This record gives sequence, structure tokens and C-alpha cells, in this order.
Amino acid sequence: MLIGEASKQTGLSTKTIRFYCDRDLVVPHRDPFTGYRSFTESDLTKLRFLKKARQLDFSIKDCAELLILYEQPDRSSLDVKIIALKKLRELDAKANALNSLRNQLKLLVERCSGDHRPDCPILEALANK
Amino acid sequence: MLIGEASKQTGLSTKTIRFYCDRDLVVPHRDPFTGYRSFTESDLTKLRFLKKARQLDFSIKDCAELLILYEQPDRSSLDVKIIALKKLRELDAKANALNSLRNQLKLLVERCSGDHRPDCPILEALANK
DNA sequence: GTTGACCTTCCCATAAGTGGAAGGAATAAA
DNA sequence: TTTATTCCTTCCACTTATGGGAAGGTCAAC
Repeated sequence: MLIGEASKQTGLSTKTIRFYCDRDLVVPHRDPFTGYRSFTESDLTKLRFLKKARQLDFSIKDCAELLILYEQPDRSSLDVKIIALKKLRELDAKANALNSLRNQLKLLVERCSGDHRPDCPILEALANK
Repeated sequence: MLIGEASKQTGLSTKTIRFYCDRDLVVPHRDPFTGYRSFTESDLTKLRFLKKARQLDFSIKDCAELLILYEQPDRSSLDVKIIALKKLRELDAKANALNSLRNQLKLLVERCSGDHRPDCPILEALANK
């Protein structure tokens, strides 16, 4: 199966698939004459795995490790859990920071009259200290 | 005041300050012989303004607009509020997406035994469909 | 034989910086 | 006066995970 079809089957763009190939996350067979990539069902499975892992915000590097574990029948679920826990803590930290930011900004927006006058608590907050 | 001192006064790296200068967010005077940048107190105020605005996750482009409004005595607070509201909605959307992600991943992590056995609901979730 | 739809690689752009190299400038010590 | 150190300058490359587009090869149909 050529890359265009693989793209349709997985919902990943051909650009993205080539990028994953460049990083050796998926290594499709190559036609030795044309250089065309040829994807098997197993390759598609890996691409779908990658898509889901990326949706869960795992980095490409994390994805590579997860794929290796996925393909390793004698893996320990602990190894997977360690990666996932690290990512979970990252997401926690990001979410907390984002919520805090959001609340700060929300307060400022609420206090701004938003009319034709120049007085603005948002600008004041940015200017002070 | 030279850039190193401006960096100390504002807590921004010299690299970052030069970056802002390149983008014309701050335009310090230049010594015509050495090319050295010379920062006034007014420049420092703008740099601190930029630092705070960036901490609130406003983009460089947003920061430029906010700075212009900040310097414009006949501004309307409405113009500021429009920018801030747009950013607030962005933060809301990001926070929601992140919380949802986090909850998905948390569920998977909780269901993973994290021992020496290969069975792993995290990998299963990434592989399925 | 020529379209048209594929495929390839390569370069550029994104946001907001960080890191480092090469070289000029200011000051202090030897 | 020369050297050393520290500061300043510009320029280039790198980061993440793609997207856009150019230039050119391949394959099927008409």
C-alpha cells in the first residue's frame, strides 16, 4: 500500500507519515527502483498507535519508546507506566499553570469596563512593578 | 544603561531583550560608534510590561498591540479587553483540552498494574481501533 | 505521446526563544 | 604597551511537530 492510501487509512497526512518514517518510528519497505514506500497492515497499526499516542500528547521520543514496548512481548507494564506517569505529571503541571493563568486573566477582564475610556486594570496590571 | 544591566533589572535574558528589539517592541537608542544599545527607564518599563504580558501567555504580536495601547493616552479600554478576552477564550479552550487529556491518561495509568507482567491497558488503548 | 495523479527529496516557515561562534569595544592589570 | 577579561555586536543553527510548495521521477489511462 502506497503512502497516499496509508494516509487515508490512518487519517495522518502524508507529510506526517514521512516525518515518522524519517524518525524510524515506522520503516516501510521501499521499492528499490522507484523509492516508493510500501506500507503493510502492521505498519498501519503502528501509525494508528502513533496517532493515538500523539493525541495523548506523548512526544515523538515517548512514542518511539512506547512503540518499542508495544512490540516487545516480554515487556513489563511498569516500563509503560513510568512513561505514562511522567507524562501525566507534565499534564498536571501544565493544567495547573494554565488554570492559574486563566483565573488571573479572568479577574482582570472582569474588572475592565471595556468602554471608550482609557482607564484599564489590565494594562495597569501589566505595567505595575 | 547597557543591555546586561537591563537584563539584570528586568530578569529577561539579553538574548530575549535583543529578540524584542529585533521585533521593534522596544527600540533603545544606539551608540552610533559602537552600535551598543542604550536603555532608558522608559525602555525598562516596556520590558517589564512585556515580561508580564508574556507570563500571561500573550503572544509577541498581542504584546505589541497591548504596548501600543499602553502608550496611547486616548485608548479605549475596550480595545484592550477585546485582546484579553480572545486570549482568555484561548486559555479556556486549552485548559479544557488539557484537563480532558489528563483525565483520559489518568484513567489508563490507574488501570495499569505497573509490574513485571506485559499486560498493559495503556498500550491496549493506544493499539485499539 | 501526453495528460493527471501519484510519488520522491529538499528547502522554508511556524513561536519564542536558547546556544554558540567570530569579532569589536572598554577597562584593568602587568 | 601589551595582554586579559568582560561586555557588546551580528549571524547561524537548533528546538517541536508539522504544513506548504518546488522540482522532478513514475505510472495509468486516453
